[in-house]
Amino acid sequence: MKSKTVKTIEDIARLANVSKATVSRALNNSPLVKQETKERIQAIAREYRFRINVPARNLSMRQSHTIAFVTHTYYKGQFTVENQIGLEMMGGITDGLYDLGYELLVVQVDPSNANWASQYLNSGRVDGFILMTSTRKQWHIKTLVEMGAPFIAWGVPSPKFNYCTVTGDNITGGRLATQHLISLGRQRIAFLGGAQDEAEVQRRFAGYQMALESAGRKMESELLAYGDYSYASGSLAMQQLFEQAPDLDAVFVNSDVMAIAAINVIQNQGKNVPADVAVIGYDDIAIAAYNNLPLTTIRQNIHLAGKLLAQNLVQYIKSGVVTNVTIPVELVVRKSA
Amino acid sequence: MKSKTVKTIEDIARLANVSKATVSRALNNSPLVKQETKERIQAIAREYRFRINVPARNLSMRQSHTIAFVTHTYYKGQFTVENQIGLEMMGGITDGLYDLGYELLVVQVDPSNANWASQYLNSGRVDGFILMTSTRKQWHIKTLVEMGAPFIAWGVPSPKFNYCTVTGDNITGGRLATQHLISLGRQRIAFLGGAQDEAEVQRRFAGYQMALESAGRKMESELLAYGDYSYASGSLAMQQLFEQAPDLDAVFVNSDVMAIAAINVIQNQGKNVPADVAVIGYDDIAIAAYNNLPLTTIRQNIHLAGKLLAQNLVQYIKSGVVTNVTIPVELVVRKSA
DNA sequence: TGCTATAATGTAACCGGTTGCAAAAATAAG
DNA sequence: CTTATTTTTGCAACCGGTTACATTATAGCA
Repeated sequence: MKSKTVKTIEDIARLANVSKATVSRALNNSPLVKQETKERIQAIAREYRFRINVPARNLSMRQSHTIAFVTHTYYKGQFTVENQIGLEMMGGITDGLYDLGYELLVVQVDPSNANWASQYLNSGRVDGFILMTSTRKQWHIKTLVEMGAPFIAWGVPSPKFNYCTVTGDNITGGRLATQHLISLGRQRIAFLGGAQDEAEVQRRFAGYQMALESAGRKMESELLAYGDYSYASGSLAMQQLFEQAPDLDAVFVNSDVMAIAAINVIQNQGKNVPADVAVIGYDDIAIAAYNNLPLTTIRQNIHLAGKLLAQNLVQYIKSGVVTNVTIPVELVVRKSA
Repeated sequence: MKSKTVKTIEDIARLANVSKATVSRALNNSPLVKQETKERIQAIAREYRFRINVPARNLSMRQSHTIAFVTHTYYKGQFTVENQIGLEMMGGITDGLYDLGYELLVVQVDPSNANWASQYLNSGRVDGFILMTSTRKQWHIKTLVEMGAPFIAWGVPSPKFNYCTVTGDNITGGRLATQHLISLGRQRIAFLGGAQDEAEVQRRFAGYQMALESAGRKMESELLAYGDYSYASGSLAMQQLFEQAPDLDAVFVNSDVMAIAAINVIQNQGKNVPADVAVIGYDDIAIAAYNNLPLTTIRQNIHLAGKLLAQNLVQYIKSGVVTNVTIPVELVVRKSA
């Protein structure tokens, strides 16, 4: 065990009989230093368990090597997709960042404060931002774009701005779900969407329509209803659907949370799921599998999504290349359809 | 709009006709500088939207003002308490830290790597750690204590070491749940615990026993079974309980996840919840309220817990005072009991 | 008015890295 | 064995703050 007085590269320099600069270069694997010296220095650093001082490096390089994960406050017991898959997404992001030598800072943003971005960016605290569904509002995007802040968002990009995104393949998701219901022999397949003005919802609807058409059917407007992803809105929309089309025999719901709500409404009408009405959800949150009636649903690879968010943001920071990537979805068949 | 050349305190110093040192002091509200000057400098800083350079301050003060939230990898669709309330807890922590001028870094730890703590601490990257249930293993605690790393853990403290903790009031939790079942007139109340060797579980059990005794009853060993908080283990333990005591009419389950599993087992036995068997869970995860059969459960104020974790860790870092705080629990009555 | 105590400000070193440029060492060419 | 090149290494400035200590301004008091 060596004495623990080795704290800085200067200490290492002394031990190796070289200059600070050479140590710095050696540890960063610079081609400027001779292979032999490099190895000797690295060995010493390892032996003495040297840890580079991160704030010093950050100051010197004028980079924080840190990314902000932007969230709003989460309230007690919120039952939302984001709350359910948030940690998993963060895991993916952390993984991706770690491989690139970056780290993740959690930032809680007050929606009414327009200055949060500059606060973190201009202080050299972070190099970029990651926005989730709840924070990638038009308004935030606009201010970030205008101030030239590097960021990436989860979700379909707004056509008004050019910025990095990672998105699920919503069209295929809608198509797979609908095709599955068709293959089950269902005749009156309803679409229970999220907010009608959202690009995600429109794409899932496009997939729904596409599947219907290739089966030689037509979309019927009484089979359409929309909610806002909340449990309550799911119940409401399902009731509305029953009023519009009492004879429906299947529903493609845009989120697992709303799907669970819909199932309750259906059962309360004295009908059976899936015998009378087949239900298919979206997201594959953890509870889907463990629900009283295990949910058939569309799954997105959240961990992968997180990793891609990390990689593409760092790439953007380094090279300025804007990427919009789409990740695949898959159908998970359980009991509800 | 002023020119945006104001990036450093030196720029401000020039504008205010004072020295760097005075600006630094003024911005930190030091009593060393005259009120008048202070206000003048602060006004200028505000006007030019000055943001202090955080890495520079961190380097200079040899403090990162950031705390690590230690997690393991979360796997796809994990249905665990931690996954369900993790984001909410983080929200509380972030809130608490923000008020104290600290920030939260997410750190994903490889359980097989013993050096993660030194990696983050000795690099000046973070000032302390927050451990959640899944990471506050005996082994981690030991290494952290031995290296003198500042940290705080969620959960009952191990008697072997002296360190900061925030814990739910497990005894009261067990007591409230059991009392409620007694008040419902239940005669044969089972206890479905988490891991038997966990302090949390033992305390909940103590509360269970206490309630039983003050109702003049005795604990019976055939009414006891243990799982590991997972859904699968909950099913198993419930089956075991039925074998041991087919006439049981209530179960106090140590987590909502296992409670949902238990309910499924009970219903599959052709029995009704709560008519035949009343079930009460623990944690009040979001899904509890939206479950097909809304769950009666014991709730802990997770946001508060997070805030306390933040506050007490920072207090420890600054003063070395070890605190072990207990937060209250409450009974939430819904449909399952 | 002169002297001292106190308040306010300034000077400069320091935190621990990175990097442009100069210098030295090693190698190649003549 | 020079001289010209190419590799390696060192020097020193710089990143943008904080703070111990020195210095100057202001006030208090005999």
